[in-house]
Amino acid sequence: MVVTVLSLHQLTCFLATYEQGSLTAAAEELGYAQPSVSEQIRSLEKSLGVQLFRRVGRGVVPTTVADTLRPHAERVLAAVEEAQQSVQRVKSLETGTIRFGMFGTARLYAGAGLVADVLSRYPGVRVELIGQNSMDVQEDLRRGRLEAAMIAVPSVNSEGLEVTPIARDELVYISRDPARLETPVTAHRLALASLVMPETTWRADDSTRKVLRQMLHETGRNPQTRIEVEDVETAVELVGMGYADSVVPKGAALQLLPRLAPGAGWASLRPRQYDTFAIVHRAGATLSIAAQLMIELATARIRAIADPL
Amino acid sequence: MVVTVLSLHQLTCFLATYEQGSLTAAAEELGYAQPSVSEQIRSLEKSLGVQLFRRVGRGVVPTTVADTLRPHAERVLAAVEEAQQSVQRVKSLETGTIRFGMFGTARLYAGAGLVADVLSRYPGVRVELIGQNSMDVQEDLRRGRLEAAMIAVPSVNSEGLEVTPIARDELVYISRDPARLETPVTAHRLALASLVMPETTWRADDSTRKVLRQMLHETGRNPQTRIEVEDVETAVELVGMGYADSVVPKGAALQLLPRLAPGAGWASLRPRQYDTFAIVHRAGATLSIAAQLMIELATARIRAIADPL
DNA sequence: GGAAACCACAGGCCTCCCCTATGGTTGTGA
DNA sequence: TCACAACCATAGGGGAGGCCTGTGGTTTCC
Repeated sequence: MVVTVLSLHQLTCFLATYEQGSLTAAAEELGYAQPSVSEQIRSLEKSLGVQLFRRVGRGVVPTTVADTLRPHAERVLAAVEEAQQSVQRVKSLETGTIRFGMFGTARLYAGAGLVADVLSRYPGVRVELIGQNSMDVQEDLRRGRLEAAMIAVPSVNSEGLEVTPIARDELVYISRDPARLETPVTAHRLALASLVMPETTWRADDSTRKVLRQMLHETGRNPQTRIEVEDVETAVELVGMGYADSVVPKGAALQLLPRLAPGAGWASLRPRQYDTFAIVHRAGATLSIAAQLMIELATARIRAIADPL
Repeated sequence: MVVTVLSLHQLTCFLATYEQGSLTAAAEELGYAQPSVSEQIRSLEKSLGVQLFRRVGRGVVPTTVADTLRPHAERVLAAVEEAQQSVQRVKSLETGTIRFGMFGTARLYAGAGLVADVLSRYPGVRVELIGQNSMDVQEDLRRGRLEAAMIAVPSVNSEGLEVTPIARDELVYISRDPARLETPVTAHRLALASLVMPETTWRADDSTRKVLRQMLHETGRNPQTRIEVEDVETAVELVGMGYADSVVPKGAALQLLPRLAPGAGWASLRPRQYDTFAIVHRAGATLSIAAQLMIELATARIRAIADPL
């Protein structure tokens, strides 16, 4: 990398001197003493190896080299000013990118509204909602690629992360057969059911599955899935077509059943089970204004749908 | 003027860190110790009021603010680089402006050749030959608008200026009447002559006139002019038309007579009189390379025409 | 000729820069 | 699981540079 031999300070003094035609006037404009500006100009001349001003009795006169340097100096200072302003604009959320982590299901029924909330307040920003699954969101948080996220709690390995639960969402059994929905679904019935479950790739870490495994494990049974798919919409559609039943967060059920499985309904589990949503970020991190905003808005959105904690 | 809160050093460290993804690697690239870069980044973050990097266990990860800042930082450093290079190009005479003072008559028969000399060696430069008359060239020198000049000596008020005579040019009497050219022209004959003289505006300071006044003063006479014009060419043309005679530097006579006054000729004065050409610049000034070049070339040109000193 | 304006220089204080040394944390591999 | 390696933060010190006040020299103007 090229070594920088001049400083912004020197350029500032140079421009002020050029415009004022006097070191004293330049110093006054900049709020310095005259020898300070004099020294800056001298050091600039020395480092460039050229004379920039001819010292005449009254004031100083720029040389042709100074004429050449001037527009470049102005460009440099303008670029610096531009850089500072761009950062300040990002800081005040006039512009810039807001990145927030959110796992699949939550994004499903809060994502669009959340983005709308942000954009209605700060029309200039870019918004990125990152993450298909709780696990890779956690990974992004740990790696520093994400500052904060909303995540499903049972699957959180909280090591090094600060987790703040904000709401819980009941897990409900969905089916097209009304008979299976008349009473709450026990672990026994669940173990016998023919299930379609989403999040195949993350089956080991998916929080809903973890809850179910725990529930069945207490009765000595193993969970069964007849069909494995990736996204909740497909699972719900299959329920609507009668190929299997499923267990999904109640918020997802309420939103998706009318649209994708009009003939199906839902019932609670017995005992009731919950996914817990939490805000997660690196332990000890000081959150940016943007992250605080996203946390506030996402919390409000989720609490409007799920049960606040 | 807006106060600059950031430094080029900080931006350099920022960019290196951004690209390397590591403070240690950035320090190595820049040739600093790791804490130095760490401090620069921290101070930059503090002065901007934003976090630029998230410190994760291994390395650092840029925030979205850093993403925003990066292109601006690159632009600033590129502009600095550009500024430095432009100055160096001027310094090496690849480009830039060379300004040199030269009074009317000398420029008349050395100007074009001098410009050609410069451009053949340094095709990229701009050349400015400044000055109609010795007096305003001196004024420009004193005011610092000119670094150096070639000037006619008798009219030099050398106060504060350093004068180096390099050649002298005889003043000759020109006329269309061959009879007046048979013998050298004495002060007596000069006093009686009907003269056309150039440099009307500068009549009090024109060096040729000063020489003539001195010559006539010694014989108790005053110079007479029948016609006053501004430029030598007009004077010579009038001589060619027979309206008057004139006194001009021999170099000018040799160049202009064939073209503007084919029927006219010249004769020496008695005693012979001379304009002396000298290089002039501010006393104690250190001359730039460009000025040294111009002095060298102008001296060579003038000495080829006038008598070297 | 004197006053005013302006730049250069000197000396001192203080900040900032950069270093080395060291400790804490994270990630990795045996 | 434990030790090692990588990396960043902190502390303390030396040196350079920035900015100040005070002063002298030169030019300009009245």
